[in-house]
Amino acid sequence: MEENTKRILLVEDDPNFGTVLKEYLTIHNYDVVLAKNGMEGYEKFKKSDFHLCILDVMMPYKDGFTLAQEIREKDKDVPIIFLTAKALKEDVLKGYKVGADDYLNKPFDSEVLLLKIQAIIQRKNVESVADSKQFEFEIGSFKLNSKLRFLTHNGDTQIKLSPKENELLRLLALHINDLMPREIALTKIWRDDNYFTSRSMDVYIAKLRKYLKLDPKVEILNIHGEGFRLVINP
Amino acid sequence: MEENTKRILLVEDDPNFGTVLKEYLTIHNYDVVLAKNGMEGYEKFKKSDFHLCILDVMMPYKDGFTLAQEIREKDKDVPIIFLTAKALKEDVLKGYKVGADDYLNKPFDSEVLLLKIQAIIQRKNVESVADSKQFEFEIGSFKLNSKLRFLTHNGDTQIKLSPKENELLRLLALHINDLMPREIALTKIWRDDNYFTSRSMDVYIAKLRKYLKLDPKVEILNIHGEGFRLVINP
DNA sequence: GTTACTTTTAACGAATTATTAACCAAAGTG
DNA sequence: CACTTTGGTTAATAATTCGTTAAAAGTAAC
Repeated sequence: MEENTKRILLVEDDPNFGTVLKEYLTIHNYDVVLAKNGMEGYEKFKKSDFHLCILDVMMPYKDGFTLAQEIREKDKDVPIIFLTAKALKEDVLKGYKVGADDYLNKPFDSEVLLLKIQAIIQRKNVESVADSKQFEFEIGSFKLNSKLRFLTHNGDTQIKLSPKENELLRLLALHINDLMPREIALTKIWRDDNYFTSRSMDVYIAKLRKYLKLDPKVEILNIHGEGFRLVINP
Repeated sequence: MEENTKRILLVEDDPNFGTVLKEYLTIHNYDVVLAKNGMEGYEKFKKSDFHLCILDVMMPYKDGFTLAQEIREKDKDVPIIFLTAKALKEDVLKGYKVGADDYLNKPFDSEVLLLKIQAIIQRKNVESVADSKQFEFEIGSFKLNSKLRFLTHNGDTQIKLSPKENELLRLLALHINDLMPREIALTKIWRDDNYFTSRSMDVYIAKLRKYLKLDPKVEILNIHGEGFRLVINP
């Protein structure tokens, strides 16, 4: 899958409608994960990192609003679109209260959904450009340029970083001296939290440690069962 | 009037439909100028500066396509949306040929129009950031004239560039020392991002590297999976 | 038509990257 | 301590991306 493909979590209990909609969005170049109910939706949300959630409101066991609230607890920025059969005003209000970005009444014009998705993702994109503009980090006597993916030591040695090395070091640098939970690194970078991705991450930690050896003050510490800490010693 | 309000030229011969649509767009915070026919539309276009034109296709004396062509001569970038009652394929083709950005069949959902307006203006916004009219560049000991398509080294050797070589080098020069994402070069120059255009681009990178060998300080570096960087070493 | 030029496609090798296995060390647990 | 889980590290493998040259296909001028 391409790097820049936007990832959408679609939670819809009607299997026919769900798969059709998933296919439609896939054709239009989105990476769609389909969940058949609120439970499954939440599990899938926790294990990965999405740019947008499309939630059916009427679902058995756990309705869309409840799911939206749970999602909001984990991520207070991810855009949410609700799908609903009826156009009840109180529902719309309830939706906006849990932070809906938009609302669509079924049956809806698929083109409208597509345009709304575009608009929402674009909007978030513009916003995030402003705050995630930070791509230069000081790490002891190192400098990380995470846009051009290299690490310089004292201005002379230049170490090229692979995408994963780069993202991981950037994440550690963002939380410098603080704990970077394994779980978060995995969902953000690997988009899946399982045994293998976890071991893969350990391999990358080893690689980063090798690079960072040039400055003995800089260390990546492990916190058993929790995650890692990038620390700068005095 | 607000600073950031987008200006729309609306050309529509049906006075009822025209005023209703104008009001609708005005409510949604656009600054709308309404023209009742192609003649008037062209006059109003010349006299002001618009972010978007919405043209009815079927108009007496001067139809939307003819008007679009005249507008294109004056401004080759302004987005154009056509409104049409019939969905004739040849019309759509004709429209895209004169550079239509989108197409809407009457009667249409006003929300769709609004979303399309948003999307188009946003897109142009993003594109225009990088797209200056600059055509002369210093690249180490080279000079690129991208209007006349040649590259000179120290003023003596003159290398003629093919259109693609020229556009690619210009794009790299616009982002000098910075990343030029592959994806962007492909959509801007090749207008399509697929395996073959991507390989074609690699061929052109090789050609440019051969030209640029005359100055060892000038390099085109690859950032694996991301794109290229034109760098000038000290 | 021919010619000169431009662009795409093929082909093959090289480099880069991510994953997985393997084996051992360290930390936590009863 | 015996045992389980978690982490550290290296190396092998697989997959993708890139560099380069050359041939083929396409275009435009003559």
